[in-house]
Amino acid sequence: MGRAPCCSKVGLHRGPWTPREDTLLVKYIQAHGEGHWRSLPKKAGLLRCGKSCRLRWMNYLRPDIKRGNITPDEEDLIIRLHSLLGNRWSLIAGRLPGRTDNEIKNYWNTHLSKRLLSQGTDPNTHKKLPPDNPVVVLVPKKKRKNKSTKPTEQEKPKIHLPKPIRFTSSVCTTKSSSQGGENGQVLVPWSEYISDDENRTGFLCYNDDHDLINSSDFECQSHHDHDHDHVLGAEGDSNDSLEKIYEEYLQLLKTNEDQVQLDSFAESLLI
DNA sequence: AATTTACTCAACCGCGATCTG
DNA sequence: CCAGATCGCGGTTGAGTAAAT
Repeated sequence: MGRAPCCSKVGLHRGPWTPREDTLLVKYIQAHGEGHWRSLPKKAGLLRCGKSCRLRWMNYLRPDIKRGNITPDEEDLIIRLHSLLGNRWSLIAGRLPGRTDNEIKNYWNTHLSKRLLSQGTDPNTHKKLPPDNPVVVLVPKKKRKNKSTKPTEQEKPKIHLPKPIRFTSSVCTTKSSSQGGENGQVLVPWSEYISDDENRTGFLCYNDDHDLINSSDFECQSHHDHDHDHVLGAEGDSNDSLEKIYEEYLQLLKTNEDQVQLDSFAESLLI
């Protein structure tokens, strides 16, 4: 007996999102907030699966998404957090303000794992590979059929961790004083999408084709509405902050060695 | 210039966890 | 407690694009 699909897929749109769909989704969330993804598409007038809406919001439309290139400091932190946490992308993303788990996962698979391999380091274990026996582990492309038979499953018992807190950086300002983007880009104030109760001042940036574009020209700062934001400051001092995060984790791991204690380490991520 | 190959990343899929009645 | 609904995560795919031939 197979599990029923999350929604009827008859007549639903798939593939890349259009600007109109983005606008509908953002406006709906502006009015009603996140959540209730299953019923959201219908209420928002979208012919999309709820999962698709959630993914689009989480990975692309959220106001706190940082869309610039991953900095060397962020790369370094990703590598080090991966060595501690493994493929727990959402946990790793939770400590990189403005970055999504999908983005980090993609970046790892396309850049970082290859770089580690080229440096003679196993990207899975972060241990040095024997020089005379190089292992070629280039992102296996086989389909998952039966999870329980995965060899790594036995090596690494699954731990169910509390959800990480995402840093919000919803106070965004452009580097230029103008609201107009360059090269025909259009900056749409968040206030057109998001209610002002959070005092957002950022922009969505569209190009001539009404596609959202990378906003590497944006400076996004942590929003001071959470108790945890002291851990990370603005992006400007990201080097120190990222280093601080890693050191905190390292300290926790030094005092916690077995599995149960790893759980408390994970709990600490919620602080 | 045309074709092939390699790469990137947004989006999808399936599953386990959690929630709810 | 149970079963179904929903959520969230990690693995994977494939369309679009760049680089190589």
